[in-house]
Amino acid sequence: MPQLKTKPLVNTRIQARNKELILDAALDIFSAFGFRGATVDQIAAKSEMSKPNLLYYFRRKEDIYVALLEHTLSDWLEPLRDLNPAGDPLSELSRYISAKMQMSDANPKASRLFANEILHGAPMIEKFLKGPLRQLVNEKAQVIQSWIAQGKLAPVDPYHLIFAIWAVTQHYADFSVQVDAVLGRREDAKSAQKAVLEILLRGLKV
Amino acid sequence: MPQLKTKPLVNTRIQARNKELILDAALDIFSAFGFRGATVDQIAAKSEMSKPNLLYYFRRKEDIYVALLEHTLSDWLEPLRDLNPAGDPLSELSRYISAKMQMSDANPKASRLFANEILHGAPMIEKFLKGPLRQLVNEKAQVIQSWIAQGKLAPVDPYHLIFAIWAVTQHYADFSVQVDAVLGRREDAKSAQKAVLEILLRGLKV
DNA sequence: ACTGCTCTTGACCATTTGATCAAGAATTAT
DNA sequence: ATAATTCTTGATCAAATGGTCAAGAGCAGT
Repeated sequence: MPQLKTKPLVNTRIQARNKELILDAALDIFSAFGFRGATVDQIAAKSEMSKPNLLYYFRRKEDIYVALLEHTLSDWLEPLRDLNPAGDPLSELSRYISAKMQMSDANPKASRLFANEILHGAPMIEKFLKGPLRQLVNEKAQVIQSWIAQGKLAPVDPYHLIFAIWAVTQHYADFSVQVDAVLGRREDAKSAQKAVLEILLRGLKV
Repeated sequence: MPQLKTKPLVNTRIQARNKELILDAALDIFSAFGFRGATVDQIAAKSEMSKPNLLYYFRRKEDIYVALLEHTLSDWLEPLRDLNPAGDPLSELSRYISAKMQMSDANPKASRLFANEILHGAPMIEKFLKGPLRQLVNEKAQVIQSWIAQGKLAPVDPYHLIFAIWAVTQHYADFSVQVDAVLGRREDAKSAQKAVLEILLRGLKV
């Protein structure tokens, strides 16, 4: 009896290569047009692959999208994880802000992918937000709170400080069109980083 | 000879009423799903109107979207316009930030509509960004610069200060799902405003 | 009451798009 | 070599969707 609708049972080289090709293309397309705005045909074209072949690797459009989000979620948390309770508060926050600014510069597409997902209610990553993200933020908010208690940092709400850092740093990726339009030129990542550090850190000194 | 494909020549009460009904519904739908994700049927249903009737008032989906954006763009600039060069810098900025926070709280849908448009390259409002918005920001950046020159404000880049204010204040509208998920509750607008004012203004004192 | 314009809608159309299928090509294991 | 499995694709489908049309209902001015 012939097997119908078989799924590959092993992970071959071809699979690894093609899945990556697809995810690369999908990041381009989904970040530019959003989930609904992107089409499977576009992703297939960008992957230089026929649509049925693409759907052989990811059976539904949504599967590509979810895989892409999962593929990037952990990277997203990493810089915040690195916030070291034993380090100097201003240095640690400076490092964190710089890391986020560099992520915005190096990978704006991933930032826009998330922004779009959250903007539309985060239907696919609700669990991530309420689970791992929330837990990590709670943890790091406590670190910040202890710095404040030790008199090493100005007394600000740690949660809103973290939100402010996210908001400002990701603004340069998500709203780069607006930033560039207002400035009348492509913004230079270096000077943006410098300005952001000044604006966010100046008020945190004791 | 009968007139075909007539467009109403006058603005009747019915037109005014129905156009507003449509725009109200469209804000709900477009802000939730984006331009591509929204469907004319959805907007028609929310307007309690048949699809052909809706398309009698706005001939294309895009026309609704553009009308909606234009309808809100001027409101968007107003708080920044109010920044008074003769006023006290910290009070003026405080008032501006508070106004933006209140807009985020009172009308998150409009904020998300813009965010989505800009996130996807601002195809419909490029002219607005490079024209009126840029001009106003230039003007107000000069105001801030003069405050700094007068020693009334800490020396920060005025453009990036404005970006930071936009980023942080709009974050509470655009990313409210994430904010609420991390905090484990609906964020209270009052306390968010207080925290944001502290974080953004503390570093601006001389 | 009549006339002309505005408003409304059920039925319909063409295109787009996510997804399937069957069949053949390429690769891998024995 | 050859059998089994994986990979690839042209053709096709059904549903969704933006938009049209013709015809009738409602309304305002005379």
